[in-house]
Amino acid sequence: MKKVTMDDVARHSNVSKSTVSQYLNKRYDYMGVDTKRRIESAINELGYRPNFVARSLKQKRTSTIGVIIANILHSFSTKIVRAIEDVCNENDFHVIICNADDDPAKERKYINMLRSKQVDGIIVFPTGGNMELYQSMVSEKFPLIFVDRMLDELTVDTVLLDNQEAAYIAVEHFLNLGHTRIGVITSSLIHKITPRVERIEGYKKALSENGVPIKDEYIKGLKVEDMKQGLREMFTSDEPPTAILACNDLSLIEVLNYVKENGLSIPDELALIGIDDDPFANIFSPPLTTVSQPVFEMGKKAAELLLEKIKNAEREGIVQIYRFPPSLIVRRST
Amino acid sequence: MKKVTMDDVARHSNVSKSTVSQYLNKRYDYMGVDTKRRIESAINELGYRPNFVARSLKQKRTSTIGVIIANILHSFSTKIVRAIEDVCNENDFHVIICNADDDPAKERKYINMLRSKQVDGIIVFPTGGNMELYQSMVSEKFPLIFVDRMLDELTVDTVLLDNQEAAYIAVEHFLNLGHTRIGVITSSLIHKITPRVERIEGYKKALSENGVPIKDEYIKGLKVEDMKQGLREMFTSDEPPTAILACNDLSLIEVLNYVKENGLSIPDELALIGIDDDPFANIFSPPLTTVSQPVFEMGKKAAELLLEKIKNAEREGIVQIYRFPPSLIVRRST
DNA sequence: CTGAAAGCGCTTACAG
DNA sequence: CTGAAAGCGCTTACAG
Repeated sequence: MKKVTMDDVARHSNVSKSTVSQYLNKRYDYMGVDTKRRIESAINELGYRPNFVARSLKQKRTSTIGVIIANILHSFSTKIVRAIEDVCNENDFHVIICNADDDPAKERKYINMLRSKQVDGIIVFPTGGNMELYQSMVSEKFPLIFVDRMLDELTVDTVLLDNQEAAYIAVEHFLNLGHTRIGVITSSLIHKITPRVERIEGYKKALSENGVPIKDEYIKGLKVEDMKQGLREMFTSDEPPTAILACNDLSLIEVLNYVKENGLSIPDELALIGIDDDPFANIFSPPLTTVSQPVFEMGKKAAELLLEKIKNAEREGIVQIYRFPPSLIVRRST
Repeated sequence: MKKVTMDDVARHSNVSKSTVSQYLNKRYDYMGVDTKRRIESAINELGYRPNFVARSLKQKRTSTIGVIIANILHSFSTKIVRAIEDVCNENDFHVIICNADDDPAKERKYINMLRSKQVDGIIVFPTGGNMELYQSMVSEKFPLIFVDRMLDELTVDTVLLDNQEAAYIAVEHFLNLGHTRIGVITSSLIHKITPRVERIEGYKKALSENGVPIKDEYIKGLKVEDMKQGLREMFTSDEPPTAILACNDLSLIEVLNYVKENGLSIPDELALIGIDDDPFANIFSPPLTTVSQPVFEMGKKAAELLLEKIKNAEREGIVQIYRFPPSLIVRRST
């Protein structure tokens, strides 16, 4: 099964490769009608399919982008990827997916491989562990967009949620309902992952603006395996919280497990809000009040920004942080 | 910012491009220690990164595969993708993701684009709507693997669940608990999507083998928007089912909604089993009995089969159907 | 309106 | 042990 190339098409239609190439690139300006027809039928007869690798080599672009996410098993990543893929498809771009699993070494390997493959740009949920590498891409003006996390020492266009606001509106809702003993739980804070840190900030801000004292016992930033214990501490204290904000899916599940195991009733004994509007929130009993992010819009924006950068590689854009507004979806857990 | 090429490295280290290439491909056999060192330091100094596009053109392989799934928002697809990506990463392959959304036109476009990009192989959840195209890939011996769905007119290696068994063990469990009025609901059957059809077959087989008559009123293959109505019909009949098997996530959610709206209690008034062990099944109240598939193993197998095929392009392998065993996870909804 | 030629950045027989 | 040369399949300025 010999591969058919442009040369075969040229021979078959008695023109030169140049002309075939013009045809393929729809530069018909000066092309004879007959030539056009001959090429067309040769292509069909031979079942010719252009080789994009050869074209890419010559044109120095691949119409392919890379996306490095934390983990595609997280519903947030999945939705972002889907939105990116849709935008890329409309623009005849392809997307290569990589799971860095929050591991800087894996992230570095992927970035290097993607660049070796000559992708035209990269969208990354940065681990934060490869500052020099990010920096070098910035200096080279390689098209790069960050999603979900901000690295403030770096000037990279970034798309993320207004995390502070997300926690703020949740806590405000609790306060309006009369709660003052409000707990918050999220994943480990030691790596200063943007959304976690900012959500805690928003939580504190809402409390202090409303004159409610901040108690450290109510604030838990823990690894998943320690959450159960953390919750126990919080709930067995003298003044257990009457409301709790779960800052992401993982901690929400831990809270729900704790609630079930200890037979607490929602919302009577404990009011609950989760950030990240997972599908199951709505079919849970009772349906859960959540703060949702406009995930598809965020993914779309990231893709559009990247494609824009790729088109205007040279243009000296102003680096921007794109904050998306969260929204409170009140259901029956508050 | 001029890109540094192999030529630059060669000049910088006073050797020819050939030698640099040998170095990069670790063919050190006859290479002088000093030469090696010079090349090495030139690469580091210049920050040289090989261009895989050029290499691919010459070598006629890209170390990239394409994966065409129905929709990455489905948790089954996501897990398969993740498993594939892991296997590929270990083998230094990249994966391009495409969502065909069960649309044969989209599928066709993607297959053609992927082949133009010279991917080394494709894994696809076939829509079933492009038989000639699949057939032509088979004839060309282009590495191809099907996942989740079987097209029996075609000889393509396929990885899928033993769907019949999945429904069978669920129904058997119901029967053992004394149920005889057992309903089943799944998505539309008109396109003869393998898992749907086979699960209904398994359902029927379990009933007839146990001497329970099959009633068409208990069998619903419907589009999502019609499911609510279908459930109403089933439950308002003279002899409403006391147990129901939801063949996929979508129908499970519809059943749960119906249950909630009509205040049915699970499992007392209705026993329920879902196929596809979605994470929420376990935190639902009550936790749901499900039939789970070994999704990661399936994705892993698909990737391994494809890579194997790519390595031994010429070997005339026997086409196989790989069936994976489901398992019943008994929780509290039965 | 169309073609000859150079070149994209590699790899790979082959020669020495 | 290393290099000169050809070639992978395209595109693109340029000539005519």
